[in-house]
Amino acid sequence: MDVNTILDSLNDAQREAVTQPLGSSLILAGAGTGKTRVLVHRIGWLIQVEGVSPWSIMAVTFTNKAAAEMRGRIEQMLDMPVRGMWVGTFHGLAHRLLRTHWKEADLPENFQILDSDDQLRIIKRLMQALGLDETRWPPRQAQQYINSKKGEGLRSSHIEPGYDLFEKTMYSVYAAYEENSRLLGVVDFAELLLRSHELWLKHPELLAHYRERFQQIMVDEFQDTNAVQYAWLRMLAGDKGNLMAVGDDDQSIYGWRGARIENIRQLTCDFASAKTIRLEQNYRSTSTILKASNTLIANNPDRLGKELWTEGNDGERIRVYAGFNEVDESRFIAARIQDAVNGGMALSDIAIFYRSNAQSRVLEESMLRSSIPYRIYGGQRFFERAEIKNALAYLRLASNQDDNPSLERVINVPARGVGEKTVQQIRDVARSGGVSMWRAAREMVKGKGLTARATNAVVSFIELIEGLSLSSSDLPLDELADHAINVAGLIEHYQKEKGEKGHARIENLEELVSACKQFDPDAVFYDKMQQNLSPLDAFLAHAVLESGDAQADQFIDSVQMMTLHSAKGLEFPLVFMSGMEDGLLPHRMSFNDSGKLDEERRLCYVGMTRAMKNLYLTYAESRYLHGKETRHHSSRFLREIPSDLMEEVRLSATINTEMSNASLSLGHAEMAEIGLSLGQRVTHEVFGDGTILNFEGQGAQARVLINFDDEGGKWLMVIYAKLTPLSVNGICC
DNA sequence: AGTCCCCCCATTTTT
DNA sequence: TGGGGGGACT
Repeated sequence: MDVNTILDSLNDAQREAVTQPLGSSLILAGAGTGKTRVLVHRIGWLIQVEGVSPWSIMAVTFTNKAAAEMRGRIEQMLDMPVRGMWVGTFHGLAHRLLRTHWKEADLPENFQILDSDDQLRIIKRLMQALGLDETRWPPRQAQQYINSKKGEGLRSSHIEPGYDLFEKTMYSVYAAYEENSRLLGVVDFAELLLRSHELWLKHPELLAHYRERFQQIMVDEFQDTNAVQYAWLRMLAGDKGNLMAVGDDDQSIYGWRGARIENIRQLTCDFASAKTIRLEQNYRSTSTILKASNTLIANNPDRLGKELWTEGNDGERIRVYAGFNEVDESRFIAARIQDAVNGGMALSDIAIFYRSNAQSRVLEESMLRSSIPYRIYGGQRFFERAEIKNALAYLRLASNQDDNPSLERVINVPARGVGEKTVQQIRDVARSGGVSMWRAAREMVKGKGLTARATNAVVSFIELIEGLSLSSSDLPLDELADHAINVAGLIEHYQKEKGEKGHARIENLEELVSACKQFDPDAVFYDKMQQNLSPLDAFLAHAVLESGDAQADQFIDSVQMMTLHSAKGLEFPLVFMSGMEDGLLPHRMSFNDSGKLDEERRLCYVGMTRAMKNLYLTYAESRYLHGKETRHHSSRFLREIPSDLMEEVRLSATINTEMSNASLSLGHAEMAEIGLSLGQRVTHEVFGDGTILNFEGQGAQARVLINFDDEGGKWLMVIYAKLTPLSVNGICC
């Protein structure tokens, strides 16, 4: 491949980023400006022109999806597989380091990785053991505390709790948790990063080795890095290393989970020679959408500054719709989707965004009612399903019997007569002896601590696990999984479950076996450094680190529904942002903190910049929230968008609660003629009382949408419906 | 051991 | 309004 192939398709700024001399750089890449392309082409440039070996390149991302995409595009461009290059997530690469240097990292060779669910279970148990009241000290809070401390690079030994009761309590949980993790030989997600950072800190010779090797480091979504991730990168790059950080401060929406937008500025201090290059030419959206987004985000303070532009045309104005309530809003969206489909658009080109998951239900109902296929992002993932986690727990125990969370999960699944009382006894013995539950159980069945019945049950479990452990060394992975599922009795267990559910679970278990069959450890670890890791351990790590796709009928053409957070990185020709209300976006939890409000604004910006051609911003004047009718104002962000870029699609009913009998504002002559108005209460002979939500057509064709209290929404022809207006008072309650 | 009921809670999520 | 979790009851 020649140089022209690398450079031809690039604009000036992209080309500058790709061809810059070796050194560090900060690429401020706005939404839709081709940042992945720059990363990929830069790697091509390094290899083809600078003569850099793929061996000395590392590319880091946050998600497995991004890593896979990057690897795929690199291989496509170079037209060859790139073994030796490290392309992966922060967690994946850290994991790889720890597997290679488990001894130096002070970990057991077959350490297991905890997912957040396992972690929470452990924390719960520990807090019970510490005698902490769960209602006063929610385990989730402790989990968050621990993870955020680890994300800041802090061990419990670094923390000086002081006299604050909260700090003191959390500190004690953290300390107990660290001790427990060490005892069990388990490592959580945050630990992977912190531990591998410490590995380099404590072993300068290893650091020197990796510095020597990884001369070229590329990072994607740099604005999402937390303190440890940044320290890790900085340490690896050293003073001489070459770090290319690609990010966008305006798309930093993960501050709440430890991402430090400040790292971007820090980078320009720490790497003084780093050149900053801005990618501002957008290839995605219309000029109208970009102008609106630019104006909105300009309200944020302390930006590094960036303005998106396009060579494309203005396109259509952004449409704003004020729904009477959330049902009206969702019907409006469904109707516009139907229009778009009638106009020939594919459903998969359409997306609906919302701030919080709870908003999806009403939208779903409208899609169902209109028979519009949809897909919701972020459902349960394959490796997180209960039956899969149970099967994996058996496999994990086959590898490491000290894995308490796995033992707790399946010691009585399927039921084999080990009740909660017995489990609690095992827990107590384990805790007082400072050993794992497995060891405690083994001791206990030898002594007389348990009833005969319990002893038998526990013994059969122990024998089961020991048998699996033996098989694990001679059976191939898929046969081992199949064997484990059968011997453990999981198939019979789920056969008993009535209905479709048990059947689906068994199918999933079968899918697990075939996943084992297809699993190639080399695909996880691209070079052969990991030979000490058994296929089983490699698979178990793979299952935790890459928990798989949320189930998806990805092949069915469907509307894409997702939260604003999960929309980042995607693009759609037609986008609806629903719930544009003060209280939802910005979320009310952010009201009293300007930093959080800025992040909400960035969230809004991220959503808007997903739209390629058409963007609808919709809100509801009234919506049910937590079982109560809530009135919101339209989002303040709507007012930050220049009004000439927007058009209101239909006038909304403004309900004036103070003037109960005043007519509601209409804006439609036809309606006024008939004497009806939006939001008005009416009575129908057959359907009873209801509220007018919408109307269309005129004269003899005029129809109104009425939400009847008992019958739900119906479109009725005005001339036949014989509607009797009621007092407006009814609405205000 | 499994089911039912009541109470509490309610932003965003990847690894 | 609805889901999840914990406790109590069968």
